[in-house]
Amino acid sequence: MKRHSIPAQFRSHHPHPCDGNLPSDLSAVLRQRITEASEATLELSRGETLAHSGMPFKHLFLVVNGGFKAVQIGESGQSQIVSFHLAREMMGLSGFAHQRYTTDLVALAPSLVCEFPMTAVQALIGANHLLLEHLLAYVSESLARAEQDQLMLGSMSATQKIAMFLLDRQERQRQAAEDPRRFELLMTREELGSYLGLSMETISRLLSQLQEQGVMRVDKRLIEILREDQLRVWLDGAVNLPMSSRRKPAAKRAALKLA
Amino acid sequence: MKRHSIPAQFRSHHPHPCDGNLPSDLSAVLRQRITEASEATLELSRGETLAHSGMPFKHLFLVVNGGFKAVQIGESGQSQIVSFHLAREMMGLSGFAHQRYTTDLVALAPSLVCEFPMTAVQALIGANHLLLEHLLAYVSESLARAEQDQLMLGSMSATQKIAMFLLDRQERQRQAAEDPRRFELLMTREELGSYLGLSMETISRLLSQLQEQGVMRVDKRLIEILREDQLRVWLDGAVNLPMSSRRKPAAKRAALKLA
DNA sequence: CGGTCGCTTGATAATCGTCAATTGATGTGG
DNA sequence: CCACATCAATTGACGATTATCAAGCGACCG
Repeated sequence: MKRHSIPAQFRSHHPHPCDGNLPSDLSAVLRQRITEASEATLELSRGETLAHSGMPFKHLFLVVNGGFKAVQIGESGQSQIVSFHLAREMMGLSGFAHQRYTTDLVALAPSLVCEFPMTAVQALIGANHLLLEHLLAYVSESLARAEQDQLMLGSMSATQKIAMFLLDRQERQRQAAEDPRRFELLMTREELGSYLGLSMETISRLLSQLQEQGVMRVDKRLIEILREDQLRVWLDGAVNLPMSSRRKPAAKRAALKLA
Repeated sequence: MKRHSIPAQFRSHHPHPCDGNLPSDLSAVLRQRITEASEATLELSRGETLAHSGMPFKHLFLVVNGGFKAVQIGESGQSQIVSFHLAREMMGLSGFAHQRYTTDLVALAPSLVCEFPMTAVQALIGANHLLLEHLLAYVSESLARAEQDQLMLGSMSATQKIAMFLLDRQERQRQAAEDPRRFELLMTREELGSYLGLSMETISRLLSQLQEQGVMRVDKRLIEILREDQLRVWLDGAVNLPMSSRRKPAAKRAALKLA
């Protein structure tokens, strides 16, 4: 992990590495203030850990490029990836509660992040109300996303899970103003499986099946989506994963009514 | 749903229904201010909905007594309970992101809640920094909890899931300064199953098995934990759910290594 | 060039969901 | 007050989804 410090006198100058990489909901007014608060950028290579679960919450991080996994570690030694963080996303937000990181943050690829010391964030908070409100909105959005993931993990089939992941990923790509159909998975099959609550082998089979059916092209970790409509059919639960050979079973049942 | 308005002139007086029911991390200094912001209490009976997913985010809620389920609704008509909220807990926090509720909030039993209009919360935020910081910490804690639930849903067996739920529930009971070993599940087996990503039938079998093994007493929805140590054995994954009859399989494998 | 790592694919089987039948509790209307 | 219906829960039988085990292959790295 390589640290690039940014001397204070340069911080107000415009070409700051974090500039232009902030989440869109942190408005332009706040942008400069925030980039001022970043005292260093960090360069990490694949597998390096930016933050350790349980360690003191000293920094917020912004991904400039590359990607990270957030790994939750259970008391009985389990571990699961609870989110991926790509460019322009902030990490470490679950630390506000008890001033400790609650996950490990590990680079999926060579990555660059901006580091915001909490001391500086605290100071800005005092000076600028809006910043705190935006932080609140951002953490709230992360919570909403985690709740969506709970829905996925608890009540979707393997085919639905992967369709949801791919469509979600396509959407993020669109927001980054890049070609939404082509992107690179930065993670291994095993990491993706951990996030979706599936085994590596199941992920591999699903990707193969998607390719066979002409829904997408898969070349290693490069994805090209060809039939978004078919992905939505998968998401709706109409498709099943054949492990050997299987007849088409009857239609899916109606959704569980919980009201 | 019965609304009890609280005239402004009474709001500063001490016997406010919300007082003493605030989360412990909202310090005493803030307590009075917050209770002042509550303009009404609401009484709901089992099955009534306090907030609807997608509707404008107009209020925060505090459970005074009773309990609620937060139901996440998927695009394909799925639904899953993503959290339960008992006395002294706040609800609606995922609404800050887009000013809409992201879940339905439904009473599990006859319940009483305090309603905080967001307009009043906004006003207090302007006047008092600490309140906003506490809100941030509270939302952050909810996020950490959701991430824990992701770990549970994605990488635990049915036996581990229910053990985790029961131990967690016991812990909350302890914090409420009540007998940690005895409590009432407010939800049906089906609701508990939805939260844990299991079917109603599996929940029923697990509870029966826990009772047979003398780990706890189960009478309808009343629970009495007899052997916390055994629950921890279940949590560690050493126990399996026999669907008919089964030999003891070999020891569990080591946890997945993701570093 | 040997070794590890990521990935694929097949065979097997375990966990847990689904379907079904039954019971007890609760509530409702005649 | 008693059928009657409805709902929550229990339990059994069955089977599907998906994990696990195993073998093999290409790529990359030291």
